[in-house]
Amino acid sequence: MAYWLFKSEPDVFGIDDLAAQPDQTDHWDGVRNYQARNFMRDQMAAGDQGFFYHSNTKEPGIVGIVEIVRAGYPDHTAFDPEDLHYDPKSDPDNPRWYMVDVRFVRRLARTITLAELKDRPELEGLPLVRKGNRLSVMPVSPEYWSAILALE
DNA sequence: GCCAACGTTGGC
DNA sequence: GCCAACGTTGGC
Repeated sequence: MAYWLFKSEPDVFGIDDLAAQPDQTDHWDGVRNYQARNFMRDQMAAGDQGFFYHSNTKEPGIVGIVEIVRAGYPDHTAFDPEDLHYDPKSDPDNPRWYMVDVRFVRRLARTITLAELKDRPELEGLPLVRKGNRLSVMPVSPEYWSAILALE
């Protein structure tokens, strides 16, 4: 069982939006970065858990927990010319982009802010707080997972 | 295969 | 809204 972190802009799709979906489940589509794609396609498994992180907002930070309920499968939004994330180079016979299904587990009792995460010496190696990191999906080691949850 | 130009991310 | 960081694209 592995742990992850998913970034999303709350104005676009926040944790409340996920919780409002049927079954509180949705696919995590639209990732168009190879490194993030590889995590989803090759490593994520049903039963893994992830932090839900709000980015590009007044107070960026971790707001909740999700569970991966379906491992990586082709991101069909890449095939749809009408879709914002359409990619003509992704072929249904040889998909370039993948997604997973995630289910809402719970909100955190409070937002654990990015500023706070950056402040903790024990979280120094967390990819999220590393300079210049722009991955929208990233792994979180079990040690970091526990350390972050302890801040709640 | 190099690298400049360009687009995107995302904190502030 | 600004801009630093970084990934991708495409000319050569």
